[in-house]
Amino acid sequence: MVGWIEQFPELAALPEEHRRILVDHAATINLPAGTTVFAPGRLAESFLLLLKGRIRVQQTSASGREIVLYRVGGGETCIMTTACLLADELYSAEGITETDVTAISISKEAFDDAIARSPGFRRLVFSQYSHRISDVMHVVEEVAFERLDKRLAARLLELADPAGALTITHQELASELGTAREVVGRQLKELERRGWVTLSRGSIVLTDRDKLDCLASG
Amino acid sequence: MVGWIEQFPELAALPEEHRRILVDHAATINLPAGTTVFAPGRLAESFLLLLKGRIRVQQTSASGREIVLYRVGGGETCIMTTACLLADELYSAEGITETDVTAISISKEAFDDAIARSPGFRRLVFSQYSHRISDVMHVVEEVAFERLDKRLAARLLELADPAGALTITHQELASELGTAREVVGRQLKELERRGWVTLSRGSIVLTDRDKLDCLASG
DNA sequence: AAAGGTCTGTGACTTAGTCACATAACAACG
DNA sequence: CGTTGTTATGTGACTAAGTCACAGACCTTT
Repeated sequence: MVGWIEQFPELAALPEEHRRILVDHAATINLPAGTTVFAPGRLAESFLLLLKGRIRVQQTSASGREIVLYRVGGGETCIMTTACLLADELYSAEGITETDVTAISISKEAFDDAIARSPGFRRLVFSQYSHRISDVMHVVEEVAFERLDKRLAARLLELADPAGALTITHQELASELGTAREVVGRQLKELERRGWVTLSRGSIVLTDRDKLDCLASG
Repeated sequence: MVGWIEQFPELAALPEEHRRILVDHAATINLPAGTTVFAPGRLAESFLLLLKGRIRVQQTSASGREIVLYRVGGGETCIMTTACLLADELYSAEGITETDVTAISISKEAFDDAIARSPGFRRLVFSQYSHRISDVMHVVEEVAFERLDKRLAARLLELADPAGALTITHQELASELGTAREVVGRQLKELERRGWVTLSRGSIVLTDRDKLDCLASG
């Protein structure tokens, strides 16, 4: 647990004095996959620095449809908890661990102290905030203006492993994109018809990534 | 110009010492309606506190369609410039003054200093950040999950003056909602057919706000 | 009164989302 | 090994929304 700070280049570069504020008040926590990190109506109680694993931040509609807003990975901070922390606000989004997660938890007080004293830490936090707003704005752009086949192709490429395979259901893909399962099914059928993917129950293999890439960026 | 700080309850409540940091580095600026406050590719150079007027923050697609993300009004801060300021990041969104605007501009250095020294100022800034993320997430929710007639009704109520009138074109309404002019036109026709609005060139009068409200919140 | 701009209307068409099912693949059990 | 239940996927008919190519209508200016 010593040395976790090295995983955050911006933090590692801080002077010893400021690093100490963080290190002295840090607690390592482990969360199994599927844990709800934050949800509407729940107030956050600490600042989270992700060491390992991935958190998915998504929004759920009244009718039960979902859409993924962004993901937080290792070396990043979960700014939604930060936001709740600092503004005592509630959010409509929820955060769920997609994998087992190891994170550093820093108390509200130590966080506030670090913000006050360390310009470098401020930069880190604001930069992460900016990135997230940027991410969410990008989602708006996609949902409002992009065609579904393009968005689907992009998401498939994003989620596929190096071999081009992904283990995912149509429903899960629909939740990624904020659409309905049937729609994803039909789009996938069309991609299969063109020979760009191979479909089977619970998994998809990308067989022509160039073509998909072309669709995704065209 | 003395006493502008009174317009921001959170700032007015700060101890004299912290208020001085802001006041001593504040400059009043005036922007005519239609000014681009920030845009893709432009770096912000100062922190903005809006005294009077309104800024519209919107996103434009490659094909030229637009969608309004949120508005900044008097007593609020323009956090997009803040974000650019602190993270040296660029955004795809743009901010345009909808009315003549009077704002307080605070230099990057003074802003950073105030963040460092004043817990109250930190709270204000983070709270505004949180609100904006929340706003943008709400737009995602609307665009992805809500029906257009409902969104249109809500927007009409939002933009109408106390008498229920609004001066706006179909194209402008389409840009509010991120859709196409023809679509808005047809939706408005349907509302007119039901007797809930009266249409004329360049303006709309709401004739049954209860019904519209019912549609908007149903 | 003519000209030119802006705003609005329309029909035919494509794309996306909804609903109510049917079918298929898998897993677990006796 | 079949039976049963669960999860995943497929389908057709329908509604909602977006696109495209225009045609008018309204307003201002000269």
